[in-house]
Amino acid sequence: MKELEKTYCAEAVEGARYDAWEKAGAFAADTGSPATPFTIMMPPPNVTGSLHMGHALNHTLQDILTRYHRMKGRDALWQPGTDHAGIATQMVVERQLAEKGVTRHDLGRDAFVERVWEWKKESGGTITRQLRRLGASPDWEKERFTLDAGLSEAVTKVFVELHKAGLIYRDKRLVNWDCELLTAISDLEVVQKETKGHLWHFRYPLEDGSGHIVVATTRPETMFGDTAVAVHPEDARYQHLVGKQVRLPISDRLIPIVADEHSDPEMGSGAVKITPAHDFNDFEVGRRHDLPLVNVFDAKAHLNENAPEAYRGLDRFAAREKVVAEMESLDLLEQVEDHVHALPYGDRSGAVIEPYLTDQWFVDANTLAQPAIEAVETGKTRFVPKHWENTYFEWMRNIQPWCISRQLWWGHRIPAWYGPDNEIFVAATEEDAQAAAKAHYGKDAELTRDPDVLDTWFSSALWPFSTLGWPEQTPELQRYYPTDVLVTGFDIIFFWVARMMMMGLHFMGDVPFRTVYIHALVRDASGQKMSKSKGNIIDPLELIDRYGCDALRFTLTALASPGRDIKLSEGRVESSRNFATKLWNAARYCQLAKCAPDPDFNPGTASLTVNRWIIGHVAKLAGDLEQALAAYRFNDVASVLHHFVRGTFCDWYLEFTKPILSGGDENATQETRATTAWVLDQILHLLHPVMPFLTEDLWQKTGNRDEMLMTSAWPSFDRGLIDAAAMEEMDWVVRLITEIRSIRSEFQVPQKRLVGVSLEGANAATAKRMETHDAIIKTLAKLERFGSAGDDGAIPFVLDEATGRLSPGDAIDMTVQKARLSEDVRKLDKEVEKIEKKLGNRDFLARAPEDVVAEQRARLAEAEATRTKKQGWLS
RNA sequence: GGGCGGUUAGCUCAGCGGGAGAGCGCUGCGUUGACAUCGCAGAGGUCACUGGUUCGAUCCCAGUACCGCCCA
Repeated sequence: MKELEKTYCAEAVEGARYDAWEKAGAFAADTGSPATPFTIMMPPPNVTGSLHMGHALNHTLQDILTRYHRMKGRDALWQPGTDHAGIATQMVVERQLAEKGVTRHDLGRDAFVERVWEWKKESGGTITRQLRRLGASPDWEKERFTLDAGLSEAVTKVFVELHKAGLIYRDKRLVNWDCELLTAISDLEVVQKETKGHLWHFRYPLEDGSGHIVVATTRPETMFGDTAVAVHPEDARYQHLVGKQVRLPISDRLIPIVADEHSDPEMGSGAVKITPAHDFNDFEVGRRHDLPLVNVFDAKAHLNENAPEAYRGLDRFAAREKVVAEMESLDLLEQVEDHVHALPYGDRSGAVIEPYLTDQWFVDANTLAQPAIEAVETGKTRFVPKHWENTYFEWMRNIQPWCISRQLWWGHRIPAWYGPDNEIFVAATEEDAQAAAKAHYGKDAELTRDPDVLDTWFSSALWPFSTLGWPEQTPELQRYYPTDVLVTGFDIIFFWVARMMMMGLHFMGDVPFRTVYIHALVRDASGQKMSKSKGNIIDPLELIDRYGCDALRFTLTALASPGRDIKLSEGRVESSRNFATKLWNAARYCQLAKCAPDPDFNPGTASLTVNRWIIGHVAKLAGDLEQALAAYRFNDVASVLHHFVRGTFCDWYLEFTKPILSGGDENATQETRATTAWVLDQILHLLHPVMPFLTEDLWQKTGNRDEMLMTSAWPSFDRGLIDAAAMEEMDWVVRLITEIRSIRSEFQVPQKRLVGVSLEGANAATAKRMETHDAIIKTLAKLERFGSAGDDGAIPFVLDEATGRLSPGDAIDMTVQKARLSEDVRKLDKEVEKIEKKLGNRDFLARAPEDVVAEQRARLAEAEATRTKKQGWLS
């Protein structure tokens, strides 16, 4: 066995280890396996995207779960893949074209789509390569893409079937229209932003010449589409006007004054113009009062033929200025107020979104939502942390029709054809559509396919079953659906989780996943959301380059506590790297100390207390770890591992055993070597899901292994290995050593100087411990003498029933001595007082559980005894 | 306006009915063998505020303040 280098070099290890795993097929699920499956669907990243910190967190957590369950013997399938990200990807390619002064329309649809495929070919591997650098272990052989043939077939089938069931329909409604991208988008793709604007108060003259009514508006340019003025039915100021007509300025049309609760008497003048074709609320008002819809914009939000001649072709913002100017010149502008209001922006383009009246395809989300709501209510799917269920319910119970058509070219083309009279034929193929048309018209008809594509989330919604082969009844589909857990961020509960629930229940008859684990957002060190514009992006790959993949993974795991966002700082990653180095050096020490794995070693038969102690701690660690994993408490996962490795193993056990290994007792040495190597092996197993590279590397380098750590079995431990007596005994040793070290430090005894310590008044058990651990205590506390003979001039201390005395081999600083003891006595006084008060309370004695009372009595007795001793030394 | 989350050591955060914890930072001491990417010791906290429940509240409940997010 080659000697380990001085530090762990992540860079030299990661690539090779990953390749070895992948080459060995270690990531692959086994459909024929008798083992119970464990399935996770990877949330498909954008195919042309690149890894950001959110991905790093998300995939680290999934990988931990996958590696853990794989080692536990489950047939683990982590299903990877990417999505085509319609708008985002199309925008990237259009931007590339724009640099050459070309538009997609210059190219034409087929050539453009070809270009996007080329771009996908070029950049499509980026993110999956980056996921490999993160150590992710999905079954890459099964990688899918939302535009793959099989998945596209699933999309078509779902569309056709939902249409047949009346759950997808074509409708003319107001949609959110992105006038830069020239496509409809869904409610979810709109972000509301507080924006400074104005409230213009216009006078609309009454038709009968009896005056005017003042309407307040933030959008003067839509006035050409006004078809009413609304006032609140109970607004006394306006009741006499309801039913009258006003003459719409500039357009010179007559429109009615209607009473509608939508009008807010507090807002502006209390009267509001109604433009049903350009505002969602007005649309509803228009419906209630049977008002006409007058659309005054074209697709680019330029004024159309419904506007007066002078305005046609003007951009909406230019038109606004012109309207205001004209109203002013007509002396119809009453006042202008500054006004802050929420404006809708497209999340991709950043353009102000226009409510726009168009024909689009919609999913009847309300109907599909009902079983999806029920599934969470009844616990068929549970959210972790649970409070996210509220978010889910809230949205699902108020769900709106889902607009799924997009005026894009990159995506799944809608399987709908139109006859010459605009009759719609929805079918899986053109042939089927033709056949349907023939049946309808009684003869062949010329059909035109709908030019639009589907929302990317429509195909993502099918991901949990389309990736497994649906609509084919594949073995994978039968075996891995429903999946065990979905790991994702709260920002896509609506976009994705909810929609998978709807589609999964509808088409598979069961929920797509049993558990949804929602993790936090990764922010920068000061809590700011990372964004390109702020320039505060931390690149996970840079951190991996600098500190190693495992350090990043460990950091993210340690910070992933439920219900709180993650503020990531580089210092935290550095300290994780240090932790990796620490373990590396511990392993290096084990190697130098000839602690090689012994296949015959049985932890149950270890005889030395110190070995039984560490073995018990390993068993306890494994239990705590599994509990944390089962509860998705990733921060606890990191914390129990860290505490054991650094605290228990490195700081204590490896130090305890040094005197044994250098002592002459052959049996003790042999058992201790075997125990040490065994503990290290257990650490490597237990830590592997979080730090796969380091642990695999150490595994390979510290023994002659016949299998990879990654595919080896997760250890299980008999609870009987936890030896309470050994725990208590070693705890005593730890407390003794700590006390002595503390005194040495306070009295500034030089570290090299060996001192003497005696323990008087020790009971039989303590005396035995003193004897058993004599060498350990002498070494770790740097003692030359350790016994029961007292020394009156020495520094006293208390350890349980015994009195210790430390002879520093030098004059004792009585100032320190006095300060130390009186501080202790002061603290003990407070302690005694507190407990006495508690025990003096009759209600406490009557109502508190017996063991609590007993514990308080014991604490009081001990505090009093210690205080008496220290008080005595003071005087 | 409605909902959710947060407020604990200088910083970042655990804990969540009976003795306040970790990491980083800070202070002191310490390098000839696993590790200075380190060790040992230490300082540092009316657990936001006000009430309530309870024998007992950092923890449960209600309200207040401030911060953050989501939905109107």
